[in-house]
Amino acid sequence: MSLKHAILGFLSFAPEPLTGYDLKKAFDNSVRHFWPANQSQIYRTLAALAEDGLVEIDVVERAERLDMKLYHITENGRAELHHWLSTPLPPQDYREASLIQVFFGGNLTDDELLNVLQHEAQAIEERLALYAEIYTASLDRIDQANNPRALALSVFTLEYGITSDQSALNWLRSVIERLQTGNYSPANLAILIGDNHENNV
Amino acid sequence: MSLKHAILGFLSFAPEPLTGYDLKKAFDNSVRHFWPANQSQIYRTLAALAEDGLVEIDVVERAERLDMKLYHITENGRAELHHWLSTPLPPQDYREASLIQVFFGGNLTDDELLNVLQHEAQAIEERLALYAEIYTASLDRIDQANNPRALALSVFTLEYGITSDQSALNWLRSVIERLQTGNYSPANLAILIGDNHENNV
DNA sequence: CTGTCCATGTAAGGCGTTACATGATTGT
DNA sequence: ACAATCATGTAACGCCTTACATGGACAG
Repeated sequence: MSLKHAILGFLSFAPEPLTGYDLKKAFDNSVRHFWPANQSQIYRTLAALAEDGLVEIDVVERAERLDMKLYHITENGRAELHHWLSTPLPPQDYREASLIQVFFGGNLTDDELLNVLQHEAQAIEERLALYAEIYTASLDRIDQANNPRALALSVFTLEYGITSDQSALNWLRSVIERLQTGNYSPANLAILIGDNHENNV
Repeated sequence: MSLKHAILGFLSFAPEPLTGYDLKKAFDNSVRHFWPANQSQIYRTLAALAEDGLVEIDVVERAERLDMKLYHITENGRAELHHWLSTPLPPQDYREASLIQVFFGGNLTDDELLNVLQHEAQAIEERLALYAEIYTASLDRIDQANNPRALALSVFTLEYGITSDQSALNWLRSVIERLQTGNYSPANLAILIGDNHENNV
């Protein structure tokens, strides 16, 4: 389970023990673009990790309020994390609901389909602008980092988001253009992927 | 719920009513790369669609065996499908577990991380080779199709898979190279995305 | 004095997976 | 004779989401 290991990952780098609340912020500030996690899920997963002995809890009692729980990773937790990080994952399933709309687009007029695609393109453009901003800001911080390799690796995942969004956007624009010109011939279909499949095998 | 609408989509194009079994094959042969569905799920969703009046069932009784059920889409079902297809979707969550491995790669040696990344790259190369094969075969069939637009739209989704895999592969190769050279400087980080964020906004 | 932040959780439901179970027909 | 295909489903579990619920501290 990936969420477990992402939590262990954060705890492995944290100089101080973290609360569930801290972890929620850590997710939102760094890995949300490829692994969103919500609050309930984090608390339940922390409980499961504690039960497995992969994290330990220091309870801070607070009068009149719920106890505050500080989590730190154990040696077993580090071993489990290391094993998971260094083991290739089985193939994952991808789900991309907007492609269902394209696939069954025969039920729509050109205008209806174009409308959906243009909204999709706009959403990606906005996300891309945001990523680009975060990315340039991150580049500045790499110079002064005390562990440039670890920081660079985290920035790499943002690059992944940027390049995959760019590729999705190029694809969308080419679909939009082909719908507008009404040219669905095989020659035109082959344009986008460059007709160079062999180069990638 | 996307699965509901994918099923309605298949039924909307089918000249004859389909069984749950037929639908399972339809998924596996065409949309599995962006919306996999398993058998149990399809049967449960068909029951839910029937309860909502979006599909109707003809029961074929067969001695000694379970009844065979033939599903067809209703007018309400077509209306619901049309509405869903023509409405932009809210932003979807992406989950890409392998990026967790990169993000927390500070816990691994170069060799360990490279091993994981190379496995990942190989899996994508294999998938890409398969997609390319299916894609070229599809191009041949577009000429003779009686509805070239609808067929082209379905092929577009395969293009999406190909271009996004190509982009993921390029990214992986660049990460591998930067790990091997040990050069994580901002200048090198900016190479992959071409440093032209503004062009995409 | 209102809202946001800190910090915790529970409950219920939806979607998806895996495993189990049945039994005729068709192909090798 | 055996396996694959056709065709149906149930059971149980796992992960994630949404909504609900509490309550102090602090800032505007």
